[in-house]
Amino acid sequence: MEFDSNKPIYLQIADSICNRILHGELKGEDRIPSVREFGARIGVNPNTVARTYDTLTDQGVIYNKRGIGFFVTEDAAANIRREAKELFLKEELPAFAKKAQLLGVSKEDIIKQL
Amino acid sequence: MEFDSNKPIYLQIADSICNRILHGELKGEDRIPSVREFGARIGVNPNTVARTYDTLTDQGVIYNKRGIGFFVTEDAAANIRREAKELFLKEELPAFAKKAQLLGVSKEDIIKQL
Amino acid sequence: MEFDSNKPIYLQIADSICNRILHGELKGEDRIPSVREFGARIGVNPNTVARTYDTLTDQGVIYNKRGIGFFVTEDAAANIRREAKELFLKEELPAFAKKAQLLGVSKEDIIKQL
Amino acid sequence: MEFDSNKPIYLQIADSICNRILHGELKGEDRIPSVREFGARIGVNPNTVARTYDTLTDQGVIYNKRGIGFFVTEDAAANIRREAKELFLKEELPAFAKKAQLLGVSKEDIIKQL
DNA sequence: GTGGTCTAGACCACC
DNA sequence: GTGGTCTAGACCACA
Repeated sequence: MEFDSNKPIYLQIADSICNRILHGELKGEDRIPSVREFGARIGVNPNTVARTYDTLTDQGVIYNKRGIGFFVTEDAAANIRREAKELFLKEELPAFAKKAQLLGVSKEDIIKQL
Repeated sequence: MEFDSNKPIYLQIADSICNRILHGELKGEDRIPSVREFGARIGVNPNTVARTYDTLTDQGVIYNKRGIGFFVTEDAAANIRREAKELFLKEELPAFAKKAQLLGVSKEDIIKQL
Repeated sequence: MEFDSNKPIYLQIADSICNRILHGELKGEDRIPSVREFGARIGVNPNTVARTYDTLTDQGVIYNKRGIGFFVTEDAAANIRREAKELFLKEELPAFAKKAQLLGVSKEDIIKQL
Repeated sequence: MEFDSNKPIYLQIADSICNRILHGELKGEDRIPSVREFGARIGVNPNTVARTYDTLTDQGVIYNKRGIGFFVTEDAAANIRREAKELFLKEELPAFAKKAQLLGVSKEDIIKQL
């Protein structure tokens, strides 16, 4: 696994897991590797993987069976999309609006293409 | 000079030159280095730099004096902004619109933020 | 295919393609040969053909379907004529005017023949 | 000496002589080589050179001293320019006018640049 | 298979 | 010296 320098590694790991879910490589109730195993495999500290799993758990993408491991939730894909939508509304849309204004693109031009 | 892997080198060089123009480090009629000198300095093949200069010439950012070298045009900054706007309208806006639809973001939510 | 020495090969190839379009031998959405096939057929380097295709793409005469090949645009003929007119106004007209002045041909003599 | 295929060799030789006169390499009363010598030097049949000299004599660019050779006339440069002007009016101007009309360039656009 | 990019090195015309 | 063009061959992403 390779990492960009401009985004925390734990989020990049989360992205790759989400992508595998969206692509159907991981389905509901599939088990994902332990933090130690996953960390060793991709060469990062287990704590980093733990933070990834923590984040994904908060987003309802995976859940923990105590003493067993982490599993993909049944509605993981839906939750990922919901999360992406939030991000889109909070981050991308304002950035997009700012850039449009900076370049002098009118509202009308944008609305036309929606 | 460092290069990302996700964008052609010749365009990254073009970007860096455009940025120096937008920041006022390069002004109209300033000479920019020869393809050979620039290539040697940043460690890329002269042909790659030539491609950069060719692209910027097409965009009206620089022009060539035969046998002398390349020079920044008087209206370079304006042409850079015009080019950026075109790119935005042709590439980013459609991608944005597509993503918005995919995530189920309504037109109204977008229009509100413009 | 034969080449004059006074014009770059890649532009001569472009001209021949444009002519075939203007003569109706190539129509909108027709596929043109791959850079490798065309290069082999006419005996030039594929890179040279690629430059031709790049130029024609900039002029809106052909477009690329990724992984498939290049195709003639619907409005190729119109774009070719527009391009020819631009060239005429920017290059040939000034050269003509300069030569007329150099030879002492009066405006009136020219206007008479227009 | 090299020759294009699209123009008679004897005229190409004439052009080269005229150019040398216009550039001052040959002046009034300078002797030019005999048809045999010139033909041998540039690798063409003496008859071809003779035709060149015949043509240039008609145009008042050179003249013959019987038994001596050919010499540049005093007003050679002026005669070359007069000849060029005639050619311009008879050939280039009509071709130019035709092309302008073909491309839909208006008279006004042309007159502006004269 | 397709084109896109990059390198290395060559030759040319122009200044 | 300058850029412009062309070749040969390489590697890549995408389909």
